[in-house]
Amino acid sequence: MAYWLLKSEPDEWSWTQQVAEGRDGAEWTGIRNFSARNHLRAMKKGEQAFFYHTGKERAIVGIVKVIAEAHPDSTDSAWSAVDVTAVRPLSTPVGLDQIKANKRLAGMTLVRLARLSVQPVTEAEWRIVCEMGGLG
DNA sequence: GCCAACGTTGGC
DNA sequence: GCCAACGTTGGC
Repeated sequence: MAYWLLKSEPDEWSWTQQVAEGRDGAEWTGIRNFSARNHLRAMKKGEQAFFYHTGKERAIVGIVKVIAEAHPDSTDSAWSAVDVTAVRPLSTPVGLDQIKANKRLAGMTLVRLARLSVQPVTEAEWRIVCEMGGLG
């Protein structure tokens, strides 16, 4: 089981909106970058991803789960999208500043390739961030 | 609002 | 196929 991180500008698609979609989830659209698309296509049903808010917030705020693997993006069928549903929020969001301050997370793609909008997360990184977010 | 980092495009 | 120019993302 792989872990992932999905980035979103909260003005465009926020965690709150994601939660409001309920169990049926929502399509993760708008990926227009080959590297990000390749990660999207590697996502398997049931795998989990961090939901990261860019912009003013810059924090991982919740966890989503893949409920439908890659299919044509309904906003541009030349690209791919997956469907995700909210699993739960972090008890306390984990800010980018905290991630950068944690030596054990220095290798995180979020730190090293800041612009990549769909990223793999290692199991170790996943556990550390969950712990920092107050999930046990 | 600025700009570094990075991806993409297009001229050669 | 190289690389300069350009556009975009996203942190600061």
